[in-house]
Amino acid sequence: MKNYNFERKASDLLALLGNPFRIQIILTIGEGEACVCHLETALNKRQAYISQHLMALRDGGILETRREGKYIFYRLSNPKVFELIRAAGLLAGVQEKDLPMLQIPLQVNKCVCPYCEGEIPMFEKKLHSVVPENE
Amino acid sequence: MKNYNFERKASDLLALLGNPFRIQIILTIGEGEACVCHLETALNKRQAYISQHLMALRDGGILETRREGKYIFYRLSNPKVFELIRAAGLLAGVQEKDLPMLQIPLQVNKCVCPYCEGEIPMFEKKLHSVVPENE
DNA sequence: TTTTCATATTCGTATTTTTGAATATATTGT
DNA sequence: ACAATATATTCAAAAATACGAATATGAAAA
Repeated sequence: MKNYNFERKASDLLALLGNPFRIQIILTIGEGEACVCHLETALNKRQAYISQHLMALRDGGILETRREGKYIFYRLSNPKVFELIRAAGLLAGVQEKDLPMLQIPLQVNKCVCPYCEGEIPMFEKKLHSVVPENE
Repeated sequence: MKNYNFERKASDLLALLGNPFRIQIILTIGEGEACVCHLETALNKRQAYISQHLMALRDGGILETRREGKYIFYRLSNPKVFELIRAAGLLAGVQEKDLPMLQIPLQVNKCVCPYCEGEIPMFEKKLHSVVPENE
């Protein structure tokens, strides 16, 4: 990995992000953090499936984790990945107004994670305060 | 395609760029243009292989073409894809100084295309004059 | 320490992507 | 019209990826 050439490094990163579900995960986490079970209810997919993608994203350096008791919270390791995704959307013809914005994870109905249960105040979820720049 | 959601549009674009050889092609074309046979000699791959990737990139809106006699010249449809690739490199841990720069295609030894033969002056190849911005 | 809950891992298969080989098409020059 | 050259397309095998099912691990609570 260390001595991969530029094309390889860049394309690995791009390929990692080149999956709609992984993008969904990233958009859901946004500038906050989320545990697996939160994503499970928010995205309505099986736990194992989510874990697999989270692992891939973490191995690729896109996500970082924090353990708190039995929960493991995932967050973006660098808010620039968000800008990269937005830039890709623009290149793909998405209108400026239809681009996603960085936001904290939304409370989800059936979710019982500490955030959705209100055990951690919402504002503490906001880890990145970067607002994607407009041209 | 028209009614794909954001994740799908963005991830399709990212996946398209998520291939080291396609990145190589894009870096080689740079801010100029190149025919298939130029890429063939420059990248030392079979013509069919190159054509396939070029088609994929054109279908994905990354490249545009211009026909001149029996030659077909490919160019970036938007220099921002170059910035996207650079941004991906940065996120992948590439040092700023090791990032590729937009440049016109280099003359290649065994290549017999109009550019390499000097039939079209080099400076005419420079289609995009955008210099990737530094922070 | 046993149970429970959150998350990780392993495994198998369906699907997609990659890539080479062969072949087709289009343009130019003779 | 024919040959030569540049590029596109089709086909198939190999490789990689996606994704579900089952199972394992690890922390907390009883």
